[in-house]
Amino acid sequence: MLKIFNTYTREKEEFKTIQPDQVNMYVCGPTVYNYIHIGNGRSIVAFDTIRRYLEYIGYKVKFVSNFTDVDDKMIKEAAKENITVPEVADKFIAAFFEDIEQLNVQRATVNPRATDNIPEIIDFIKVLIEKGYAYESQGDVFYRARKFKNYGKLSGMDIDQLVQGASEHIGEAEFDKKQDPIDFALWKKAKPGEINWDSPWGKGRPGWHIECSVMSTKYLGENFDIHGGGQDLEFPHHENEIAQSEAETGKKFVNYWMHNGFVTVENNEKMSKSLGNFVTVHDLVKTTDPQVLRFFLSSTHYRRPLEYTKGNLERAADNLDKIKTAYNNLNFRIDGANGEADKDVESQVNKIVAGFKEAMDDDFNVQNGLTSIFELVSLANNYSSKESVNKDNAEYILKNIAELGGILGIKFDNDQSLSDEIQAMVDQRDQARADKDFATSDSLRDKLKDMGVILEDTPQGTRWHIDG
RNA sequence: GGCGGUAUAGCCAAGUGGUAAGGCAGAGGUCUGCAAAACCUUCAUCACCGGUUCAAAUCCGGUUACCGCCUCCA
Repeated sequence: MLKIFNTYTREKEEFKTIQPDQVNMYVCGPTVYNYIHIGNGRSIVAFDTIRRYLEYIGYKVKFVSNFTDVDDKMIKEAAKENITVPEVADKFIAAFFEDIEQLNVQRATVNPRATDNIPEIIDFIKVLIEKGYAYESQGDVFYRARKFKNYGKLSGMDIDQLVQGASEHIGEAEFDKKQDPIDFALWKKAKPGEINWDSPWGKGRPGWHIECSVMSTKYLGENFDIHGGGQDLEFPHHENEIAQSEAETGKKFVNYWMHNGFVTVENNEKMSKSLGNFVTVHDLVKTTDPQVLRFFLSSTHYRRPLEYTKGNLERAADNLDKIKTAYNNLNFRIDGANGEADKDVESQVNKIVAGFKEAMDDDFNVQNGLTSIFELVSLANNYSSKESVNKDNAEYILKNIAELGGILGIKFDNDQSLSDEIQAMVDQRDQARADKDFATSDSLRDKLKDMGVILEDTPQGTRWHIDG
């Protein structure tokens, strides 16, 4: 039985879906004014892993993740580049998809854009005004936070403290417009020359939080299963989403709130765009195997901080290598596998897989899940070294390694082939070895190694792999 | 200041009362023409202090350090 840590209650709760066998989940996507960095990537990967596990255990998952494609930073970036806001958005949305594909992240069911939902946003705000939860002020519309009785519940904040905090940071002009310092903008009046849409309150654009309330309920219903994002979104973003959505619908908005931990850099400092200490996925994959990055990002429990260092990345590479090597080495035995079936193999695999599920059912404990994967690796290695192997047994082990590894985004490629030229060199070396001409065989092996092809001699013949 | 989180071997890290999972790295060994891969062996008393208990990394009290949120941020 799956348990999920719900930020809203601060407890691990048994996971019960609204509809049988169906999970509706929403994950806050990026504001597309820049390339995503590793911290963003971590969030995306964490929820991709969660999604894959939910699918693995039989749920159909409707996964919605937005693009916030209009806000101050978008406008600023457009001005800087001397292009339009939509052009900025298009550019970085395209880059986003390239980046997440590198990370082997499954596409969302829907990726709605805020600017494609302006009429819905306006309608939503109108309802909030009608219900007395929002008010217009000098062309802006604000949400009356204090009126929402549970305001602060998600983030565990006290209203008066929030007022104090907000008062310290709020400008004078804004203070005049707001009835209460903690009120937040639903609609912002356009400054001259800024991108804008017509509304009952004049030309303007949506505030930051409203698009997520509108788009999540539009695609997933007024009440849905899981809403996720980084811990930095708990307040104010998700707090405000709850206030907006529950005020509008009068219903519970989200059943399970999930928040991932940060990627940190030296001194445990949070990687963030505002601190400028970030590395973009776009840049990093130029020098690091994207699969290593994916594995690095998905192999720590989603709520824990993850320290980004060269050494940790290298260790992830070593771990990943071990898993893939075991897979490839057993896969090498498939050809000519005509041994007797061992009935124990299947039950051993099943037991390990059960252990994996038990681990992941505990709030997606990937560390313990990984331990199970390494048990499969160990089983595979032992099985690979047998004199004769059985095809069904071997394939069963491989299938399960691929399935469990796949949840973490590991890709297994069993269709690699060598060019004719290289194959000829391998054959030549085999002949030299058979002739005990080790000088020639070793020199060929070195040559191939320089070309990135690693040869290994086994009782079943020469095994090769591409040095990745 | 308020709220929250973290502290286990060189590194990543599991583990909520019974005498420290797993992986990487390191050391030794087996196998190999030599390698590689694999396999075997080996490697910690859990930030600190005090308490409860037959028994605590695990419970209670206190201390320290680091981080995050409270203002844009995954």
